Amino acid sequence: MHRSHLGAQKLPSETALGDVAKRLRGAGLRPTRQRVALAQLLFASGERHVTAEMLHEEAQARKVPVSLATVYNTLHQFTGAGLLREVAVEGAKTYFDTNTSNHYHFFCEVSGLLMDIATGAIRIEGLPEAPDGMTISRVDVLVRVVDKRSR
Amino acid sequence: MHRSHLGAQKLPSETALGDVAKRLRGAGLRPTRQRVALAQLLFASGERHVTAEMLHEEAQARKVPVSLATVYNTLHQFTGAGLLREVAVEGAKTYFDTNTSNHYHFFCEVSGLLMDIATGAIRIEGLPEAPDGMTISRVDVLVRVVDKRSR
DNA sequence: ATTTGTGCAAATCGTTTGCATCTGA
DNA sequence: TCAGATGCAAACGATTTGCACAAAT
Repeated sequence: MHRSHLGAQKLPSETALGDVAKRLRGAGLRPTRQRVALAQLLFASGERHVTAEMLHEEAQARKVPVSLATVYNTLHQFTGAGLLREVAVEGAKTYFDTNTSNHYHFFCEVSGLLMDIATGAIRIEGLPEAPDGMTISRVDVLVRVVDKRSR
Repeated sequence: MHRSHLGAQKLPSETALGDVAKRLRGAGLRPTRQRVALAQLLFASGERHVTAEMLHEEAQARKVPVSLATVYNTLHQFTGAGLLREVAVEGAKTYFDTNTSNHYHFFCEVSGLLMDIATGAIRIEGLPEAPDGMTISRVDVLVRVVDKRSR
């Protein structure tokens, strides 16, 4: 009953610290304190959709000392390494998605909540050719939803 | 051959000034100088996709005195009145589309150019139900394209 | 005359950057 | 050791806002 040596922040479901470190190294990123801590927050539980600010606050709440600037840097580094995917929603805020596979989203315009749509649920027919000397790099589908009472 | 009374800015293809005024009034907006001028720039020729900055520069070039703040205000008022539609692309910039009907877009990640996709070209199959007490307000499809050489 | 719109400049918001300091291999 | 990371605060770009002035009905 005395597992104090495991550290207070460790949750049962979390990826072991060593695994995270390995994963970061594999991506060519040094497993520093803050990167490991952020990676744990991001990848510990299922799919997540976070903004830099959200992740920063979460880190603070867990007593992980990390600056907002570093959160931004880290999110972009993870994205570059293929661990995250950016989701363009609107306005200024940028969302990062831990699900890097091809999939689409629900976006609640009221709460700002972003949710994955089950992969394969949507199929797109009649996709036109890309103009002139261009190729399609990605197709984004955003299904905007609102409270039934609104609008 | 002397149609000087029509004013120097009038182009053959432009909507007559009076029509614009009527249209604005119909939308519950006072047809002020700058609103009429901006409306002419926006609706004179086919489909347009502009940012506030683009429209502001265009106005300046045509010697229409209007401040950037007013361009922002006007774009939002027009949007609220259903004359324009906002297109969420990414990053900071907000695009406004003169085509308010249901349709999708190509977006060139290199040039930042936005293009309409012919209405009806794309069909979406298997759209899932909106979560809990929500309704779908709109479905956005953005087909991102890049130069064939890139990536 | 009243109401509404406009311009300007300052304020805000999310994000990025420069640079001195720290840290991991 | 020493390249690479981090923190801080200042810089930034897009957008919004407060308020005195101007224009539309």
